Amino acid sequence: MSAASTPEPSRRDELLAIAAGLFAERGFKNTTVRDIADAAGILSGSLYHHFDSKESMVDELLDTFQTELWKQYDAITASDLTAKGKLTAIVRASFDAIDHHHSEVAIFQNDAAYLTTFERFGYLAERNRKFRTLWVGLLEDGVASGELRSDLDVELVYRFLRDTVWVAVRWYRPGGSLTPADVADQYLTILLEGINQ
Amino acid sequence: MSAASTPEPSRRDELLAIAAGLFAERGFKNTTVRDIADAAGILSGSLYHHFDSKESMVDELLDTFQTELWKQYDAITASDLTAKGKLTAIVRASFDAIDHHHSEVAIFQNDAAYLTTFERFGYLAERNRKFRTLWVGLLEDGVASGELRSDLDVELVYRFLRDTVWVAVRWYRPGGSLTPADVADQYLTILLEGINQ
DNA sequence: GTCTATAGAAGGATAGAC
DNA sequence: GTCTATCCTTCTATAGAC
Repeated sequence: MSAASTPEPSRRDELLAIAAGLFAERGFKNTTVRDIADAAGILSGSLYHHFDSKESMVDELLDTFQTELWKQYDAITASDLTAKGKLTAIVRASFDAIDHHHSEVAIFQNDAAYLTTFERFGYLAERNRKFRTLWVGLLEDGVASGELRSDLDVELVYRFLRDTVWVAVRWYRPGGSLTPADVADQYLTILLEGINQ
Repeated sequence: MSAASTPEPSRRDELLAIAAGLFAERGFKNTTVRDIADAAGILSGSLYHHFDSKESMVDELLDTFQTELWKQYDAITASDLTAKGKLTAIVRASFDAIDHHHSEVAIFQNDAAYLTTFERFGYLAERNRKFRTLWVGLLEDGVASGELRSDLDVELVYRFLRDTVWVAVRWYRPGGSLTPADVADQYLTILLEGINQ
């Protein structure tokens, strides 16, 4: 029986975490089932006792992560913050995700475009649409309320913001000197105020 | 004999362009030599009359592109613009590259991390270091001269800037309604002035 | 410059023993 | 839950004819 504070991860969870790290580091296609098995100290065939396929591993990783992330986004959306307040909160939540679910975010950043070409991963495209609707809506609300400047192309600002946040997974390392809050604050300062003196 | 205005591309160049498009679209690892041959209307074995290997194709693409890009960067560096002026010029040159060498930039964005693990592509890491030195130097000069604000982490601004520019290759489509100059101007406005009202 | 034919390696996945 | 053993597919690359 496992301690209440840190429930013992199942073997399945351990294997999934190992796969996540490798997928994030080398990419989905560049990681073989033999790589995963080696890292886990077992043989590749044994993986299939736990998972149907390599695809189902990455599927489970991305789906679980995205479901959790959207719980946070939905809570922020439903809050009574202003548009700018919500934008800020979502940026912070996203950097937290980069910190706490680094592998999943990296996989999403690097391999989503490829995975989306399979029907199985159709939910990724759907979530992207939802994400765009959320961001663009908040940006438009911010412009309408006078919080944000009105002379910029909202669609372009959206892409700028989205990419800027998620691409940070490429250099951010959990456990380093910068906390996700540090990074989020500096990014928000640049985004909101610019780097001009 | 070819017309002087548009020199006829060699068969080799045609094949390289086809490979570039596929690498950019699906990723290097997800593109097979059969895919390239199919797209060119020949059989995969025939590719090896023109190229040593699949790796040498992507190598030639990236090396040629980077050499050309750095000619522009070096010219900007050597100019008598202010630090901020140089930063602006480099951002514009980079968006031009996204426009004119879309495939190469996409390959670099998506596959460089993987390719760098081979000695053959060591020059990619070297160019990255050179790029960092250039950007960080300009940002520091801008702060020193009072053109740029001094309360931000220069290293972090550098990463922000670098990623923001290059990741645009994911959504920017050459020939669309936005010119590279349009995008560069809006990005520079956000970066320099922010989106606050 | 391309085709036929195929070698040789590496990959995902399975069946059944332990 | 893991191992042994192996199948089948896919992939890069080669040799020689046309």
